Amino acid sequence: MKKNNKPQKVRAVSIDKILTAAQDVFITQGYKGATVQSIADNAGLPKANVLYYFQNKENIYHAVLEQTLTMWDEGIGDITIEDGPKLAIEKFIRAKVTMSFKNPKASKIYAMEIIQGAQHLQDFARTYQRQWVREKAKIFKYWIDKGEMQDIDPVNLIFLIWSSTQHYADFDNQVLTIMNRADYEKDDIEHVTNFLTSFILRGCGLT
Amino acid sequence: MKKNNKPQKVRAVSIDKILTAAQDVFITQGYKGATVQSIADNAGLPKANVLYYFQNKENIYHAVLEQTLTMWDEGIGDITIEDGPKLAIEKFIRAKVTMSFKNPKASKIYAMEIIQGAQHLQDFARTYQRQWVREKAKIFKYWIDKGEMQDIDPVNLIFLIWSSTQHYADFDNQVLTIMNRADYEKDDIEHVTNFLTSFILRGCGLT
DNA sequence: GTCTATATGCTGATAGAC
DNA sequence: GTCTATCAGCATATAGAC
Repeated sequence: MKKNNKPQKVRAVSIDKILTAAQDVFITQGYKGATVQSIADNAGLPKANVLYYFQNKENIYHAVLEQTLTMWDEGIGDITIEDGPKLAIEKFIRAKVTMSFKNPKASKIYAMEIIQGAQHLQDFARTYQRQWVREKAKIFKYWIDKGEMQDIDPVNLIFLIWSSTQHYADFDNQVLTIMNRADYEKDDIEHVTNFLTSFILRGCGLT
Repeated sequence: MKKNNKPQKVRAVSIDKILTAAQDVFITQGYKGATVQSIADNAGLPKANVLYYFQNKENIYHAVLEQTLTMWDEGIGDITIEDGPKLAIEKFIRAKVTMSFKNPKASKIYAMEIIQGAQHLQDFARTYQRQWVREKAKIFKYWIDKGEMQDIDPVNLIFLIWSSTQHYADFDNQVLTIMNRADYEKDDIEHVTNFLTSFILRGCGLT
C-alpha cells in the first residue's frame, strides 16, 4: 500500500512539507543558522530524505525564495490606468494588506533577503522590479498630468505604500507587542485597510 | 612605546573596531553566519583578541544590539505636546529620515532582530516601546480631541511614520536598485524628507 | 524512496607562550 | 594585552543497506 502506489504524490507532498518547514526555519534562524536537520525535524522527515529531494541546503533556500516571490507577486494585485487613481490605490492597498496579514512569512523572507544585501536574488528579479516601478510611476504621472491627483513623486509614493503595508507582516511581533495582543484577529485586516486607504488617499489629494 | 602606554586607550579602540566590524558581519551574515574569525578579520585583529574582550559571540552581538538601540533612540527625536501636531510631526519625520540615511546599519540590525522574533531582545525593551507608543498616542488623541488634526488612529499613524521612514534604511539596496544608483546622495535626505512630510501632514489633515 | 552510518571540514572557545 | 596552537563539537553531504 505504501510503496510506489502514487509515485508522484509522495514526492509532491514531501517537497511541500519541506518547503513549509524550511520557510519557518530560515526566518527564525537565518540562512546559516537553519540546519538541514532542523528543517527535516520540522517537516517530520528524516534528514536524508530532505537531501534526497533537494541535494543541498542552498537548493532548499532557493526553492523557498522562489515560491515566496511568486506567491507574493501573484497576491499584490496591480495598478491599471483604467481604474483611475482612487480605485487603483484602494485596490492595491487592500491587496497588500491582505497579503501581509495572511502570509507574513513570504514578506519576511523577502525582507531579510533585501536587508542582507540580496545575495541570493537573481539579477533579473531586480531588473524586473525596476521595470515594474517605472511602469507604475508612469501611470501615476499620467494621472498627475491630467490633474486627477496631487503632484507628488510616484516612486516615493510606491515606497510608502509598500513599506506601510508590509510593516504589519515584517514587524508583526512588534506590532502585536505594542497592541499587547497574542495574534491578529480578522477585524484587524479591515481596520488597517481602512486606516491606510483613507490616509493615503488623503495624502494623494483624492478625498 | 606600544606596551601599556595608554592602558585604557588600546582597549577602547579595539572594542570600537570590533563592534563596528561586527555590525557589518551580523547584518550580512546573520547571527549564526557571523563567525568570530570574520569579525576579527574585518576589525583587523586576531580572533583571540576579539574573544579576549568579549569572551563569546553572544556577548559581541548583545553589545552591538545595545549600542545600536541606544544610538537609534537618541537620534529619533521626540513628539512633545508643546510643539503642536504640525511641528511635532515635521520634526519627527525629519529626525527619522536623517537617521535612516546616516545610519542605515542600526535600523537593519533592529529590523532583523524583530523579523526573526526578537529572540535576543530583553523584555524591558519591548515594554519600554509599548509605553512610548501609548504616551505619544495620547498626545495625538489630545490634538484630535481639540480638533487640531484629522481623527485618525494614532497607533497606526506611528506605524506608518516608522515604516515609511525606515524603509530607506532597511531596504536601501532595493531603493537604490530601483533608482538605478550606487549610493544615496546628500540631496536625497532633503527630497525624501520633503516628500514624506508634506504627504503625511496632508494625510493628517494638517495642510 | 527511506534511512543509518560516517567522512570531512569548519567554528567556538581555551590554554598557554610571549 | 597579544597571539599561536589546538581541541571538542557540530553541520553538510555522501555512501550504501534496505
